[in-house]
Amino acid sequence: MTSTRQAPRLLTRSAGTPLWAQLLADLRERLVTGEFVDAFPGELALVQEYGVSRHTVREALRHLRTEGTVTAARGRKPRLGPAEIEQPLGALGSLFAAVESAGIEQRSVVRALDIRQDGTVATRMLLEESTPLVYLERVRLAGDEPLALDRVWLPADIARPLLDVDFTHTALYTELLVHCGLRLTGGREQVRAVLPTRGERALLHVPPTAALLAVERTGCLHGRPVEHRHTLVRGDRFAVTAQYNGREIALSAGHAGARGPAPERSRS
Amino acid sequence: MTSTRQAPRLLTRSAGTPLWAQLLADLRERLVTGEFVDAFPGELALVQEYGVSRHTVREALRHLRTEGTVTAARGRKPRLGPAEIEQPLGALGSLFAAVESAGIEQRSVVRALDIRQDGTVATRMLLEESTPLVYLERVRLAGDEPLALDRVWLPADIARPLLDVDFTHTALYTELLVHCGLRLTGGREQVRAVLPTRGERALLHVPPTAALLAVERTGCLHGRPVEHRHTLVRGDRFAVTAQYNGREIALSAGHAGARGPAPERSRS
DNA sequence: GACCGGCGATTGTCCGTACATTAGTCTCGT
DNA sequence: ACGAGACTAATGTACGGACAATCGCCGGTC
Repeated sequence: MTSTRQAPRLLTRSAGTPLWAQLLADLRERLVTGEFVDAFPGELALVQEYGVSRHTVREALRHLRTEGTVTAARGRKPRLGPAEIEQPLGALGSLFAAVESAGIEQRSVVRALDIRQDGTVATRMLLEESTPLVYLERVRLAGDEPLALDRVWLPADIARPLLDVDFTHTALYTELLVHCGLRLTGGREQVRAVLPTRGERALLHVPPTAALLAVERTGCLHGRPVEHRHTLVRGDRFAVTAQYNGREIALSAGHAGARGPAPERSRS
Repeated sequence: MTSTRQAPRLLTRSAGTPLWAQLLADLRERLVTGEFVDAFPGELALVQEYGVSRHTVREALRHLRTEGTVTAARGRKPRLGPAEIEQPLGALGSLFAAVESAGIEQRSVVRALDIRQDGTVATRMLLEESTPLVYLERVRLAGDEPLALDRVWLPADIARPLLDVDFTHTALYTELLVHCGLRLTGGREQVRAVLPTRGERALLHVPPTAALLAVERTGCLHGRPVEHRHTLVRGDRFAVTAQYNGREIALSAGHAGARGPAPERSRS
């Protein structure tokens, strides 16, 4: 008992479950305890601590690493959390990314940027009804055509710096990162079909016979909701697409068939 | 040159890329050639063929296995394709699954089941315009309420057995598996917002002020399109939801807010 | 012909070792 | 004080061996 701990932690060598699985389970337990919040042990440390070979340790760690629970790389100390924090896009983000990559200039008309209270929205973000919220309302233009009506609420205590930002040309997520140090880690999106109100029809320049896609999005930071968004997209020009191979799903968004809803619809 | 081939296939031992990556790339090439359609080599065979250790082979195979490209298990010979063929659900499948799991009885009214030609649909399935297609049109009911109008096209050469099936209570995928031995392995779904035509309004019992979700789906079997589906869902009662954590996306579908589109919409 | 057992093939698990590569740190010299 | 370089620590890559568990097949027996 010279240095660390060398009592082999509870690994039953002749149980039905493989050693690496027991090790993985034990690490999971210790993870939720918060034992590793500031330092995750390296492979060799685990080898000594559990008395198994590095191969076994790596087999267990492989799961945690592909999961994104811990991160490893040559030379670096192991850390918690995924290596590259990818901004979750969802249908909404990929829609604007698609417009961007098509070479179309994007612009926004800011219709409101202030602090409000909204019980309904606050409730959906699991906040007190009276919580002050930063409210941003924009009409997003692709080229000259209105593309979407975008409304965002964020808790004022973290998003207050955004009040001074000019949102006509920048994306919210960029500003959120720059001014508030926030980077969303997850979220939830719900897509519905709705009819525009008269005011929305005017804002989006849509004919009265058009349907809209209503995307309601809640962005989360480590599970805590920090953004609620309600976006109306011209459903006649854009669509949400999901592509899957039985194992993975990829969301994207882009032009809906430009030739109208669908040729075969006229038949019934 | 006694048995198999023992010329070490082109693995540059001092290239920048790891050995297992080269091996993986080479296997991928040989896979698309169709070389392994009826037999994928075992680990030891690859060890001999490429002249690397089993560890390296396993590292390369690990990717193909987690991908689902090949399947391995103790005792069994390695095979192509994923171990358990999961029926890809997408928004559509999960919608009906959600209704089912809510304990609501599902029923369908079959409006058409025959063989047709449709150039537009055939083109989208990458088939000849004149290809005969099995056509199935149903109104799907959840309880007593119409839920969706569902139109499916399948190539007649593989789907002809379906002409004798009674589709009022069974799911298409079940029958496709039972009668045709087909199980979809991937697909693509596109969701748009549309307005119903008068006929569709009557079929679905929707008020003239409602918008619909138009889901267009192409189901694939090993990359080849074998199903084209066009479904109109009452958008006032159901929505598509995507939940993601930056790494994985989960699609689901269910009731849209029953209290109307969204409370905050009335404000603008 | 049907059932049962043995046997080989194949992958899963586990151990050991060695060296390469990289990031961060620490020291040393200027 | 500051920069360059050496050093350490950590993972990545790659090799080797051994045994266990399982499936499928073949054959023998009843």
